[in-house]
Amino acid sequence: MGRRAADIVREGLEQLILTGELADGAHLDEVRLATRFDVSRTPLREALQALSASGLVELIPNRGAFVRNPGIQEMVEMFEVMAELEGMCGRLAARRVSETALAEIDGAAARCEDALAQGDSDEYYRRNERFHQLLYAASGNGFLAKEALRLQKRLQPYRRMQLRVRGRMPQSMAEHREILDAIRAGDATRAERALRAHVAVQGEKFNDLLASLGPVA
Amino acid sequence: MGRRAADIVREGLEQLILTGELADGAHLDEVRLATRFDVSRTPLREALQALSASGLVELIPNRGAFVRNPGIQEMVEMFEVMAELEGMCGRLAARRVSETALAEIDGAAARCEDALAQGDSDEYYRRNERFHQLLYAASGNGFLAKEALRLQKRLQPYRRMQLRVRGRMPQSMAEHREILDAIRAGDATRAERALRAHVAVQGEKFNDLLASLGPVA
DNA sequence: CGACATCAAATTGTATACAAATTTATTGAC
DNA sequence: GTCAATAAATTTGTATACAATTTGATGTCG
Repeated sequence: MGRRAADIVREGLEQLILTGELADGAHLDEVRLATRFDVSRTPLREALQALSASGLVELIPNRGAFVRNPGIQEMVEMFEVMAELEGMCGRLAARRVSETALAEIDGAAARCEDALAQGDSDEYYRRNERFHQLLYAASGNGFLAKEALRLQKRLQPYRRMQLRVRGRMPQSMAEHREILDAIRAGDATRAERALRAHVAVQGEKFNDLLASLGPVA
Repeated sequence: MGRRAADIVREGLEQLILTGELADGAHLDEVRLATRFDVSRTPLREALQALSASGLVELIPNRGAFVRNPGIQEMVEMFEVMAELEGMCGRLAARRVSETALAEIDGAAARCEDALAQGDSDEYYRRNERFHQLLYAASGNGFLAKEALRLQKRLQPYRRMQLRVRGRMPQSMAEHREILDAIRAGDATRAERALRAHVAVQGEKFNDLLASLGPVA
């Protein structure tokens, strides 16, 4: 995958930000971080620019890079947008999905069930992710698929927490079945509504989640 | 705005790609472009990374940058997504817009009318852009607003052509009034539908437009 | 003749050196 | 003591030099 120094640094910085070791608003000193990751400033700057594009860092000309860790407010906003995009994917997929793609999605859902049966939440998370990605592709809109994928990646760390909530995993699975049913039936409206709700619930319940976990890790 | 060499180069490359001087799929040689823009490879690479983030070039590790100019297919897909996002903005704005923001939007629409009355399509384009941006902000979802703005910028060159189509400008203005009415009335459904249609028509009519203009400039 | 290994040229990735800008410290006046 | 102006120091932006990877050619063997 990413054997370039810049990519390794990017992933490392991502971790440092998401774990809170680099607090929101913190100034990112290039030389300090470069020595920390044992690389020169060149790949480090490249990593900062990539993070700026993905929104985790704000880049101010001639002043440097600052951590921009979304608060609850922005996180809810992102889930709201994600719900809309995924709903759109469902709507389009219900109309356009091919027989073979539907079979693939069905298979992905089945693999989610397996993970659920085994109570393996990490594995469920990965297969759930795959399930959604297949839906993006099934929309038949390549640009939409890419945008949805981008947002999914961006929300990844927060989404992951969700499954730890009591009873969320079985509920998620039930929603998957409903989504799959709607698409198989070609019911665009139902598919859109089901997917939108499936995603939106994560944003809406986020406050509860945070309260039950204490301060963000 | 962008006094940094990297920004200047980015804008320059953007132009070269959109005008077709750098054809789709073309390999972008770093040293050649650097000498052309009379800068070193460092800011040039920075520009390439920025363009990669915005989607105009594809960056393949250890192989270089390649022009990725969207064909009609992808352009229609982008308009489809834009229509969804703007529709969402309208839906939310109808519910959440403040009195002062509504007044601002009203003012922007009025300035569009002025430009229309004077038949100044360039000015209309700019004021129309502003009108839409105010709608994004009025959604009350800052993340959505940023995403919509990003896509708007990305579609800018293609959108600009639209207004040259016969009769498009007055029709656009009429749609603005309908949108504004719906939001003022707090009718979320109508606002969403109006905005979605307003944007979607541009994507749908794109084939006609291209046919009437000949090959992409 | 074609497949494959090997080496040279070209191109990308990274490190370091230098220039420009910003921030901080210092000095002097009021 | 506060503020303004200025100079030193820190930090970002750019240029150049070097390393590593890829590409294409050449030659050898089957």
